[in-house]
Amino acid sequence: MNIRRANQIAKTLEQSVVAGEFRDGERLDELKLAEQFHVSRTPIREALQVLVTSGMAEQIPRRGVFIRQPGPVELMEMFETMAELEAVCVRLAATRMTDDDLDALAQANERCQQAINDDDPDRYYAENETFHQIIYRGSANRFLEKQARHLQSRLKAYRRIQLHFRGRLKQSMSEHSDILSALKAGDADRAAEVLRDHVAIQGEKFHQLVSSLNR
Amino acid sequence: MNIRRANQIAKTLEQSVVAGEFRDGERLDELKLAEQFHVSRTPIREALQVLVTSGMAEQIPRRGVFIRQPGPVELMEMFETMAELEAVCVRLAATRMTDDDLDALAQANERCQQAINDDDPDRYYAENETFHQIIYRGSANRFLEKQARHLQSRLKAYRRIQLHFRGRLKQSMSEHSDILSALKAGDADRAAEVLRDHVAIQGEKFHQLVSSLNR
DNA sequence: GTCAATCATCTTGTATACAAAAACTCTCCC
DNA sequence: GGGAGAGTTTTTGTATACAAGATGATTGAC
Repeated sequence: MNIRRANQIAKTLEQSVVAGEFRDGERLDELKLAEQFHVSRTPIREALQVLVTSGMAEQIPRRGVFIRQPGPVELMEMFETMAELEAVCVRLAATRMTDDDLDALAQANERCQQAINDDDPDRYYAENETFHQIIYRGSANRFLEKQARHLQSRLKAYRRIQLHFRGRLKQSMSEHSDILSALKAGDADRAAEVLRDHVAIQGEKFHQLVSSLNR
Repeated sequence: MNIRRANQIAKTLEQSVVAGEFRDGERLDELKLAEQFHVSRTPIREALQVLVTSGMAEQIPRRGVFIRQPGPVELMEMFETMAELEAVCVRLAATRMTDDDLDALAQANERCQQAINDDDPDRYYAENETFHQIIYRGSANRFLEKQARHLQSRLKAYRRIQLHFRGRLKQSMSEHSDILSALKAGDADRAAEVLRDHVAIQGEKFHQLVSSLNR
């Protein structure tokens, strides 16, 4: 329990940031965090370096480390990048996935549908993540897969927002099925196109929400 | 000069890693580095965290931080990812670039050609980087641009290897011109295809080299 | 001679100490 | 009352100290 405390702290902090527990621009007080985690400032500072390097916080010399939550513009950019990354993954996956992979994908899709039937949004989101991760894995490119997973987790909190739009879930499921059938047919281009739009629409829904809130 | 020494150290170390000054698996000795940089272990350890987080090194608890140079497989994966990322950038750029951007791109291409004429490979590589960066920028997606630049710099050392192949430089230039003309014509698909192959071939050349060395 | 166990040494991880810069406060002046 | 400035308090950045795990060496048993 007392090995590499700093790493655990970094993970915990990352989760807190992703979960939106900090406001944009909020300063991370080393002393407070040290007290909170019952450690000295040293492991806290190492954890903060991790946050800064992974882009979740900004460091201003002699001033401190500040949380950097992406604004609407950056979020749109991140969603667009995610959409393109996923499109790349699925295009590669179309020619590289094994039959077992395809089965696993179909099963994940089934579980998504069941979660909707049971009206269990949390489970839906978990299974939805799995569905996409199977596609990343299907690209047979570990590096690409890692990048995709990283961005996926970074956008996790914002992806839930599409929940607020009536009918989106049903449409999302239908897109999943389209992707699956395109993959089964070996139609890389169609799979890529559907998946790209499937992800990009989340960014657009988010945009709609933000601009409706601003009005 | 004595503000945030740790950051400077991190940058220096990153450059050394990218430049291939460390072997794969080499342990980064905190004491030696501390002595080398004339600081205590504290800023060194913060710098090491940065290396670990950005994936250039691996940390094994209670053992130390070890350089992780990508092997042939991972390098191929990185080149493939880079190729796809660039293809995405140029496809977006095809509809988003301004005329000024296109001019800048044409100029960068000119400078590449001149560097070849002058038989100045270093300058060629610098200008080549600029050429690609203008395309990243042209995607009008700062987040994507950042990702692309990051991967570009990570692959920097390995990209030079294509130099060893006779005629590659000339072909590379011709591909640049193709991309440029496709962009001018607004042909996103062709630009994307040419650029993808343009980058992917570097990975393949690297692969050829490695397997020829293994024989 | 080989292997294992114990002991010494080295290295990491964390805590604490201290210097310097930034932020804050209080006073003084207008 | 408002603002400038000196002094105080915080807070960051680095150095040092110390505890505990990992490594290596020496010794002893077989």
